[in-house]
Amino acid sequence: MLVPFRRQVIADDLRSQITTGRLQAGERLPSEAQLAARYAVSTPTLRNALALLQAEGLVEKVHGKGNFVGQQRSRVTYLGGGRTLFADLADDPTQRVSIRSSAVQAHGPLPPLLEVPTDSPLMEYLCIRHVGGTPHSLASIYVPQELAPEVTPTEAPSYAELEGQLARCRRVVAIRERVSARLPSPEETAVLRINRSLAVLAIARAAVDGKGRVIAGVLLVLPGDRADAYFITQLTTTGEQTTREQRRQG
Amino acid sequence: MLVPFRRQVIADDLRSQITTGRLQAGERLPSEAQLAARYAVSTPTLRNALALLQAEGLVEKVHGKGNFVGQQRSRVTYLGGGRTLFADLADDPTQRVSIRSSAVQAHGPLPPLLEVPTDSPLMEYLCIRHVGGTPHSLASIYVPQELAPEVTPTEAPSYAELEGQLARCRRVVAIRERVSARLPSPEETAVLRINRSLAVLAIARAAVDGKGRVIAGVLLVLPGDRADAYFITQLTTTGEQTTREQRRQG
DNA sequence: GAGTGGTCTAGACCACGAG
DNA sequence: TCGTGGTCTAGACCACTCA
Repeated sequence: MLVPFRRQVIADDLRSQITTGRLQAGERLPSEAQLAARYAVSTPTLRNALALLQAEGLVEKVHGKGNFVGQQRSRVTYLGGGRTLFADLADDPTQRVSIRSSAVQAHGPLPPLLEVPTDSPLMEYLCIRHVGGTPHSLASIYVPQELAPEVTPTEAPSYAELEGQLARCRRVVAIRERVSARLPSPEETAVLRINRSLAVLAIARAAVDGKGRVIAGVLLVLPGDRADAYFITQLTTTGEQTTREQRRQG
Repeated sequence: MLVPFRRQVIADDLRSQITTGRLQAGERLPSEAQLAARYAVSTPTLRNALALLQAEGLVEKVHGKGNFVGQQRSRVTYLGGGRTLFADLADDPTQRVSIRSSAVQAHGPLPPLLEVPTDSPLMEYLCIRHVGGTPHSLASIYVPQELAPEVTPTEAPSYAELEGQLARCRRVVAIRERVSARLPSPEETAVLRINRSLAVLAIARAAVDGKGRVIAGVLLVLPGDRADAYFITQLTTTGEQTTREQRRQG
């Protein structure tokens, strides 16, 4: 960074105004044209500066309305290795999970995740988590139809009912989770109403039963400005093999 | 996505050329000016298209040389919950880890991670993992000086020596890891030679001893196009409390 | 319809890499 | 020196929101 990029200078200035409280949470920023004039830069440069802040969750852009200081979103923590996807759901009455179910065929990342052949029949449950009325994160649950025929209702269940059905149909003895960082797909930007420059945490999660079969797979998408994942591992040594125990946070 | 953005159309076309093999791995793309002329768009629009592909790891930009088809970087898997940071280091002779040590004071995310007061003295070990001669990922190891006085050599140790010193000085019984997705800082883009639009996986890792003290903290930065994190959890139920065992991948 | 952000243009100038 | 990518300009046009 030999050159002090204008967008960085502008972003630093606006960031300090936000963190020091001179710009209150939820407050609307001046229009991009006004800000561009104030900093004596072109609109693309100012927009690049705002994109930096938006990627940090400090600024939220609303098409046709303006730029707003981020609502200091309470970060939601996804607890890894658990039996449930939304461990903290019951704590907050403003949260709800909408579900849309459909029959699909295994494609893309699903065959290796579920260890099923390509195009094998699956039930898909597209879960959208809402916090305070706005979309928060996505979870696509996939269940092989031959492994869980009882989890194929014609009516979409509530999320709690779906969790119960999944828990009953077979015993989960292991969870495998692959975590990666990427930018959202255009569909994810539309559904989650996030900017394409906001990194997301993508978690591919497989629940394994006692026979080593994957009985359910989940593709989680957590926007990086409002969620992270937490893993706790208890270590114990038993000879050559390393065994780990993990205890739920108190 | 009502409008088929030109950058998306261009990115889709180039992506298909890469995935179908018409553009070979490592091959140099035509210059941005040539590509802009071919697709009849302006240079910023073409660069936006390339940025999409770069964020997917399909294209690598080299200042002054050109754009190249991604070397199909073998994704490195960070194994969560382990005693070592680089579990797969010994497998690949082209990999090495450079270390630069210095004494610092706890700041930023370090006090809550290490559970120490702000400005308390720490030893910092800035580890840069190289694969095939190019930077791959970052790991900043922090050790409270009063908890590990023996880990303060004047000479920077090798990474293996550092691991050994950390393992000897106190017994680690638990690992806590917080995983988040974000865009890289300007410093990280410079050190890792990545584009600012490439999402990174940021892992804050704390190693806890038998008395609940954090004896070492690590801030990991893994570029999203070449690394992800993997967690395996074995589940066993013991009454009300949920206990999990985790076993190393075979 | 007025104001806003979203996308794109057709250049300019600078920094980097190789000959 | 030359070609390359990196940054930025000063607009244009469209889509969205709200009065």
